[in-house]
Amino acid sequence: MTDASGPGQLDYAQAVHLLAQLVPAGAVLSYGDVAELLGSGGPRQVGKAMATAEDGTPWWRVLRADGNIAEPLLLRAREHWEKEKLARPGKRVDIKNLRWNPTPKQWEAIDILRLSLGNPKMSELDDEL
DNA sequence: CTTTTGACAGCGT
DNA sequence: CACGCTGCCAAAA
Repeated sequence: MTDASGPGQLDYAQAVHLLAQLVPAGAVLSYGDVAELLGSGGPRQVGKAMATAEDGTPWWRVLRADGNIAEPLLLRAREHWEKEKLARPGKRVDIKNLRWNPTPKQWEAIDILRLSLGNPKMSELDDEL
């Protein structure tokens, strides 16, 4: 694919996957956080996107705001959580303390993602005016 | 066009 | 701390 240096028009789902891949081991984000970082959509949209994540995407680092995750995934997620010291066996993730805190450098990357996503369409703005 | 459905969030009980 | 209800957003039926 001709992805490359230039922010082509990025699909929402792709943006979500890419952002998820930026999250370092030992840190987590909630679905709502992802939506906010991307500046578009909502938690449910993110969830939908994550459902189509391919291998290589650390889906266990994106969870619900309460520090848990949808039941079908819980078992597998817990193994990763233990391995990354995100939660003690059988417990949920303390998202309050383990929430990803991006460095300025990482914020840059996030910004790029947001920009390549929301190709400024004035239509909405127009609507409000 | 209305209704249903999701890997959700927040608040009240 | 566990449950249940309501609110949200976009896509699919």
